[in-house]
Amino acid sequence: MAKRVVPESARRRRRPTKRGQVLTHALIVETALRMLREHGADGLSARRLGLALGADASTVYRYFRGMDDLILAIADELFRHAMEDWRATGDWRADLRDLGLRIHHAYLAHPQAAVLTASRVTGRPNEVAGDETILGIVRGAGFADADAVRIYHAFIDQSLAFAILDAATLALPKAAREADEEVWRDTYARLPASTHPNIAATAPLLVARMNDSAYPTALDMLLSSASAQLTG
Amino acid sequence: MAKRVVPESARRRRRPTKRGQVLTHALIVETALRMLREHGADGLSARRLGLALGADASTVYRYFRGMDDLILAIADELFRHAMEDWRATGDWRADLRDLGLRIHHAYLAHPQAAVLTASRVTGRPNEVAGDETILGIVRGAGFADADAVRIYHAFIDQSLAFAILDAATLALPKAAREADEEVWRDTYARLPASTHPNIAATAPLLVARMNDSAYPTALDMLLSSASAQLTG
DNA sequence: GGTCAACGTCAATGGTGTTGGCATAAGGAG
DNA sequence: CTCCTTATGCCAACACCATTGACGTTGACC
Repeated sequence: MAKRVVPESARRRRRPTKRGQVLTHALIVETALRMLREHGADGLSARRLGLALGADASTVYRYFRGMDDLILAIADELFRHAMEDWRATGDWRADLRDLGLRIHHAYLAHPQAAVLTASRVTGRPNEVAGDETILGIVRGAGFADADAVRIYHAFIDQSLAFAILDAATLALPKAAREADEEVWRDTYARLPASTHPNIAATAPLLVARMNDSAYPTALDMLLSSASAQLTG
Repeated sequence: MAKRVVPESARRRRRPTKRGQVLTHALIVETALRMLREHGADGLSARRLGLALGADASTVYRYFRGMDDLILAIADELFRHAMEDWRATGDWRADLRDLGLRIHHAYLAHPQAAVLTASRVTGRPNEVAGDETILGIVRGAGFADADAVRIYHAFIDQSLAFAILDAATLALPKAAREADEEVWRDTYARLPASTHPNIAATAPLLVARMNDSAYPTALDMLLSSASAQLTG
């Protein structure tokens, strides 16, 4: 029954210690993250998660109303990592840059998890709580209200979007990247020569793109454009 | 056996017409796209796909070596849609803007499919073929070689990253968005008041963020920053 | 006409998320 | 102390999933 929302009430009631309670939301999320890191995206399942916790698969459903709910919690945990112990310096541009790189870094630390959470990357509790921080920084920089909102919006979505994309690339097993290279050669061999005159020069770039993130570049471009708006 | 790579050889051999052949790679991809659009992300499975094709589930495996392979093909189909019939105008900034919006638009036309393909969004045949086009535009604008690569890289990855993120948001069922709103209220009610002094002003922005994409803004900021680099 | 490869089906395997029912034990109430 | 509520965990079961090996069929080519 969908009405079995045990975790909610458990969180609310806050019974002092419980008896020999073995599991916690935090412990489950943590274990799930470890499983993802160690056994890949397909390594996470209710059964295996239960086993790793020394419990039954169905036990997980006492804490999360479904796999979706668990993944949501994982996604928010990543964002919590990003914001942990962060302090503003007062320099809006440096602060935003730092925050952006933190978010990116936190997601890339758990690539498999990041990919899994791609479908629910916005609107989670910790992420929502972080929005005020970011908006505060942008507003504090002196942008007009409408501009502040636009810049905040572009900044946070760009950060999350790149985090997902780069995590996905990072999560690809080596075999898949090599398979891709084969596909590339195949593709180019099939296309008329006129459409790929620069293949010799382009190919290395494609490989480089798989290994380096464009996020720092894109982030700096966004910040410099914002800065120009402010001074201009 | 993994060596049963029938589709590859079938593509290569190019046997004239086949007999009463019912299925094609293109037809299967097209059907899969329709299923995703109509029945959501969970509506796609080998069984249902086979059924929709008037065939058996296992038949799909004659054409794609697995679900991964099919999803890869779907992802590339989206990119092919984006580039279809595109023509350069000679104005690099307008061309890039047009291409970026096309990519974004093509993915958002199939949100469920876009989310599904998040894990393999780079390195596909059509996408790789499009890279030369983009690089050509950037180089033609007069950027130094290193700058051209940086800008090409930032542009294409930003476009794809936003496409995925925005598709994911768009693919969320209404119920999930409302559930999120509840979570927001819950979160804010739990946090100390000092950390969310602006909730009244912030909340509408969060809702707006779920409904509008920041991609055009981010794209324009990237282009204006690039332009400044060129003239400065 | 004979051979072979492509196509499609059938049946089976080992996995998945999820749920209802049952047992257990802690905490509070009397 | 006993009773009762409630959280917790396990068991068994359901429906579904992707994938594969064996098997027939049918067309195309030599």
